[in-house]
Amino acid sequence: MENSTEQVLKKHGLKNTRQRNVVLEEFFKSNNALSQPELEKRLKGEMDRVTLYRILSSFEESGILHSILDRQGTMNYASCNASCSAAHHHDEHLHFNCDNCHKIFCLDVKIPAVNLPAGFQVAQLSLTATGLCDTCS
Amino acid sequence: MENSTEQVLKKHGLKNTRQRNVVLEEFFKSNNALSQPELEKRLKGEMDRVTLYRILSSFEESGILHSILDRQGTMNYASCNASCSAAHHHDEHLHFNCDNCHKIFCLDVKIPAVNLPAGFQVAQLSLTATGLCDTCS
DNA sequence: TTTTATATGCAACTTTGATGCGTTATAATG
DNA sequence: CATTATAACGCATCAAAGTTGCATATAAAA
Repeated sequence: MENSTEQVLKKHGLKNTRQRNVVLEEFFKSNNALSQPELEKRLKGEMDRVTLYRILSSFEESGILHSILDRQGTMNYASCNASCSAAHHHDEHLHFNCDNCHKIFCLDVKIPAVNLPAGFQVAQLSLTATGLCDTCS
Repeated sequence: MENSTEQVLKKHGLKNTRQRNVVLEEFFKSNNALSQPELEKRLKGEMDRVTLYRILSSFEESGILHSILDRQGTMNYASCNASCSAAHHHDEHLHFNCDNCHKIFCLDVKIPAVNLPAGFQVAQLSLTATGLCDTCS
């Protein structure tokens, strides 16, 4: 009998390894984005540091996770919604950085359209807010 | 007779040093944001790497520059407009990252207001676009 | 069960950034 | 103009984040 992390890997055509399942578990357990340093801390002993980096980028490429850079410049990862694919990430929602607990939340807020000066062609828009999250405020 | 970089330093209460004038020159010559690595390359030989870091943060603190993190996670700096101060940066405009030349432009586009879920208090909003700039498109 | 391709672990390296400390230079004062 | 206190600078050192090459281990297919 297969558990859900194995199903996700299979669905995205990724080999079913112990390390990948362990990483995926962490995202299933969490309701907010996880930073690379936080993941590294949690998974110390479970796998090599390099393996974690490689798993995170392969998950991003195959549309399991999307990456978010917080304002300190550290990489964070969050689960993609069902419509994400390798070709295109649908992460055009607002990313909220809490100034207190430093967690990052993907909020279901559409990014409004903007008018750019002539000659500028927009490929992607990203909107980030800082402040206090619902538990910290 | 004083040149303009010296005037800027004086206005912001910073000591008038050769190194600070050299850094400020670079921003006067450029019409887009400059990344830390780019600055380091241009000023190699002019000053120590650490000095550049310290100058950039002191310029940011005193409201001469504001910092922008690009999507690769590298720090970029751009001139502030006149209303910036140590206490508060008025950099609530759109930052445009060109996918081709990788330059960053501060565009005069106001960030539209958004409705957040209950409990989330916004302190700052930042809007970033990627795509092709006016010279690359 | 064997084979083959992929994933992992390890070592080494690069880049970005920070810190402590002795030395130099600015700018205020006599 | 000379003196001096303070702030800035340069150098050495260190840490964190991320990358690369290669040998070994392990899924999954034959």
